[in-house]
Amino acid sequence: MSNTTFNIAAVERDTGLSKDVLRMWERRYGFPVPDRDSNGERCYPTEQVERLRVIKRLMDSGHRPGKLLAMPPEALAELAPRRSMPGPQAETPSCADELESLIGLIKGHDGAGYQQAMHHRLAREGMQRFVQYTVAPLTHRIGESWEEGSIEVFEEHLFTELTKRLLRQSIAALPTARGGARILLTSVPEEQHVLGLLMVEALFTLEGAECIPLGTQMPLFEIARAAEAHRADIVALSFSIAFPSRQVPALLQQLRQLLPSGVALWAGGAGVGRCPSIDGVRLLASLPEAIGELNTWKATHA
Amino acid sequence: MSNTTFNIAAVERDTGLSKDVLRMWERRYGFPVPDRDSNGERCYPTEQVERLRVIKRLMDSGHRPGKLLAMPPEALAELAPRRSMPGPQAETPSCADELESLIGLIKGHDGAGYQQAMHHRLAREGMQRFVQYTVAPLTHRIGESWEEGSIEVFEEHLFTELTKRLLRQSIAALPTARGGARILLTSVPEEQHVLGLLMVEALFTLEGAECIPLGTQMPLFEIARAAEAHRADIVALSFSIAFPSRQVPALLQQLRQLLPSGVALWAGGAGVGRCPSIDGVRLLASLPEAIGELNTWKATHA
DNA sequence: AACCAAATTTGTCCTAGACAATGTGCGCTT
DNA sequence: AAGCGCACATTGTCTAGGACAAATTTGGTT
Repeated sequence: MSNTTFNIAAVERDTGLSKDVLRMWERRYGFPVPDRDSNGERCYPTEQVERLRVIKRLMDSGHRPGKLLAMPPEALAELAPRRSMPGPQAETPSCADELESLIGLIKGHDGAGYQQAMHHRLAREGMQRFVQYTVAPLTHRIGESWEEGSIEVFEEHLFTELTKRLLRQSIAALPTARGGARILLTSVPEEQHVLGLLMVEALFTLEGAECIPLGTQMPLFEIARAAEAHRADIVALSFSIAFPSRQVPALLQQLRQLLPSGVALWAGGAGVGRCPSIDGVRLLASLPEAIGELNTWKATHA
Repeated sequence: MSNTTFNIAAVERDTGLSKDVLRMWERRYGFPVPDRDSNGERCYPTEQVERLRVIKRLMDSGHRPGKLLAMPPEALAELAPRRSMPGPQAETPSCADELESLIGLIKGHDGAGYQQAMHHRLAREGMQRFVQYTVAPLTHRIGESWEEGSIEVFEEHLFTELTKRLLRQSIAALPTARGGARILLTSVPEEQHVLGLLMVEALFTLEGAECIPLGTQMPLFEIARAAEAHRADIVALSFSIAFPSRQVPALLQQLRQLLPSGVALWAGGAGVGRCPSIDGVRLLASLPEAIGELNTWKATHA
């Protein structure tokens, strides 16, 4: 009993592997090979779904599918905790040990402790430094931990949820200026990471801009209509490192054409790192650069 | 120039219509019929994507695809604003006019005004009544407006974003009890609506429970692991009205089997309205019912 | 008017082939 | 030995059309 099986849609949902990929792997590599129901449709047993999840995770850490799918299940487990190299960490202005202790709170599932520690840091550093020297490096480290496989999905969710709260709360506490640049903040469909948007929103608001936060995943058409309705001066998009980078240029180009030419289009986040420059689109590789760009804008529109 | 076209993946992203559906419609109804690139792949021109968006929207309001796809584009426009019936609105304890004025602020793109008005109401009504008599009916009305077609996507996004902020902010201000029920709050993959979760989180926290908010879209396995790691007493899931209701029973059954039997599983939201009852799963149709269930739990575990 | 059965509508799944984009590795040149 | 380019291997996504079950509408009967 309790012999649950998953249909192909459920497996797609739970693993993030598309139906096409699941069928292709079955054809090419001989795994997964699900049972079939009376109607000939695939019924994946729990073990196979679990193994697929491990494989997906290792792929996200850079392993090739071909190798992973040829491996016996036991060998996968050994690969799992690809240990963290010391690596370059001098770039994070906040002491790395302090970041690690924050991450430790998350991994210890101590949400209350994490919130308290973050509030403390915010009070100590002030908003701008807090965002740049605590939240941004911390988010980066969480991403690394994810790649290393040293953090669970639900731990990452807890981190994201609590950090979102903190940032939104802090933004709400800021005085809202009128008359500054009107900046529409959002992301394209498929891009659901919101932390980057909240970070720039905090910094832009500090600089006296009027931010219009529309959350994530706006269809391109809607972004254009929203820009018009809100009389935005600037549309700022965020792309996380997880976003398929080859799609970025096409998306930006399309949106640029949908937007009135008087509206500036800025794109930032780790996802635009290796993106060719596009006419009429400002690519912002870092938070300081974003602040700089806003100041340039203010100077030209004074 | 500016002759943008969308490949099938981009159309799926922007319209929410699956690739399978797009191809099937082309075969069956003769629309959309995209151009083809040199590789034989579909290139949808902007007009067709726009028409598809209108169609999708009308479908969400209850129209049948077959009729819509047979219609000329002009006829679609006439259908668009299916006017709001007076209907049953006595159930909303807050005066309907007041709700409409809040919605008016959103439709007027006055984010600041909306936030101010909501803060005012929160202060006047207190948290519990605010959630039950303002936020819940307001969310419901926004959903209706969406169906009527009287609200834009980006307006709905603005509403959601600002309301999320307000709720999170208010929850953070509540005293966090220790020793109450430990309730893990999340939603399944594909379900990204978070307002319902925030509403119950507010109410549960008021009742002295310790909530663990994990955001939305947790794979079922991860929910089970998170429940264990956080030693949760209760896992509470939210299903919005937009969630495909036929999938709900299977999902709940699967999750029930993955969870330890000592952990209670509650599911709420408009999405569980017409769901058959499942062994070991409590279906909560309304916010008051959720509070009642929590009190029952407290009584049995005292 | 209410109810059940038949017919239609509609989405999702199936197989299997093709190709482009990306990554890998080899050999050549400097 | 290091850098560059080309060929090859890998991998995901697209294509086509067929099949079927679930949901909904239609029509007939009580």
